[in-house]
Amino acid sequence: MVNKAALVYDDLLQKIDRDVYKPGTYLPSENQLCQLYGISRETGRKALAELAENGYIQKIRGKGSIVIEHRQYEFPVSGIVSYKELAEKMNVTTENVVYGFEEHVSLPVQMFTSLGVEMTAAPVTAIKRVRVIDGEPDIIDKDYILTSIVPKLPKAAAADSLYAYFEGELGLDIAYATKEITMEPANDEDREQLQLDAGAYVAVVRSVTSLADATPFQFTESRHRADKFRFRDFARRTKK
Amino acid sequence: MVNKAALVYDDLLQKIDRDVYKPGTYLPSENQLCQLYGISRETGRKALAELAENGYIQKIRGKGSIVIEHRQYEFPVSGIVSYKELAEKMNVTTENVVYGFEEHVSLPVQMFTSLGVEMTAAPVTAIKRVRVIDGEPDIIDKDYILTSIVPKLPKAAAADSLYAYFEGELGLDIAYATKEITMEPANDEDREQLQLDAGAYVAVVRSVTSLADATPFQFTESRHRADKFRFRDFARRTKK
DNA sequence: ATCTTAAACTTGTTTAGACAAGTTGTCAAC
DNA sequence: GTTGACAACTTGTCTAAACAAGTTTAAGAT
Repeated sequence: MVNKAALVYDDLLQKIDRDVYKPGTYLPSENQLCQLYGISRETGRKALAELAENGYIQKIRGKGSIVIEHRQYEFPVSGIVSYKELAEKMNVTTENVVYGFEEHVSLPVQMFTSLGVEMTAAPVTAIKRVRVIDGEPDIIDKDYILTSIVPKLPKAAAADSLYAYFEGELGLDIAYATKEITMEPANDEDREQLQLDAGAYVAVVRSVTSLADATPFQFTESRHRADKFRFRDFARRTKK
Repeated sequence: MVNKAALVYDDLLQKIDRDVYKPGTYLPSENQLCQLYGISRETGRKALAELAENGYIQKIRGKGSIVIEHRQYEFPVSGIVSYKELAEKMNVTTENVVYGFEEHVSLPVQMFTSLGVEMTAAPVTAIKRVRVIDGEPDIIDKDYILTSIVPKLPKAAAADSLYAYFEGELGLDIAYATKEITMEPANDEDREQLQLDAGAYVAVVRSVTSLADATPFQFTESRHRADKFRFRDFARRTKK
């Protein structure tokens, strides 16, 4: 048996998504959850805390947990989600064109210094991809994956899903990422791959992804057509 | 005595900020924290979970809690932080020009429909401000505050800090916000207030802020100079 | 020297209970 | 009718204990 709190979380989330618990109404009280799922109160509270953290409910002391009007899927969403996972959630025809693949090149560290990367240039595998959505090229992804973590990256994994390969085949435990969003003028490569006019802008998302043992292993620069870029965020006010 | 977990969190965070616990090193173990602070293990774990959630540490089972190389302050940062709070953290001379103030106008709902707002046009107080940083106008903030929550908003509060007024004077309990970032062509008002050229782009952040009882009360459209815009995010990979 | 095993650490999960504190409705006193 | 006190709900905080599971080290057998 594994992780009751997570099971309760999944079940409640599913019921919220399916409108069993509608926005504006209250979830069962903590004591009711104990009986419903046969768990202790603290276990139920962990599930509720997770739901609150992710913006699905708002807890109100003395009253209960109210379901928040929640956002539909957006592209790209906050959090670490792979392109393939996103595409599956949405109803879009999507294509993935690998137009660059180089092994044993040097990580362009200066590109990620603003994200706190202070490592000497390390050997990486460099991948360039264009994401084509509904027949239109919208995103350029430039990935740099540390050779020390992934010595031999199959080209097929780049064409399919890097994350599925990292987690499924290699058993890597991806834990967290820091990302930075800026707006920059489109360069020649952007204009060519995304079919942009001169003077166009792109939204640039640079991110560093780390494993559960806190070692960074993947560096990504993602360049989006300005008119198609949309980023969603849910944040709680930290007290004091 | 109030909230031991939060006290421990604050103390650990302070020590991390001051490099008492340096990036790459381990915090005291959970059992050691029990002795250090005279708390139970679960209480200490809550403090650690919060630190992990906010990207300060990474917990590794069997080993301990390692301090993550963490980001310096950025502008604007993720989360809900008021402009004034941000400005105080950074060493910038900042100015706040109120150039629009209207009471009892109608909330432009269509502007926030993509954030899940489905209320009929409600009476609001509308404020327009320009944020001047180091002598340069960088951001336009358009705020719409529900009259039903804040019946009479002093113009002085707009010139100083809305959040300080909401929380300090009115005792409102601000809980969470959803925000959306897009890139849009600058309009006439942008060009005038931010002194932009024709063809320029702006980064637009639209947000809906809600109170602890889950009622939305503040709607903001924030328009940033493209070249000065920067957004930081820390995200954890959700399992399964 | 090498391998195996076990002990002693670490974090992860769950329980049962206690008390504090906010909300709501009821009922009695006025 | 209005008010106030109380009971019965709700969530918030904290504790002590137990067991599972991953990591490291050291002792012991080979």
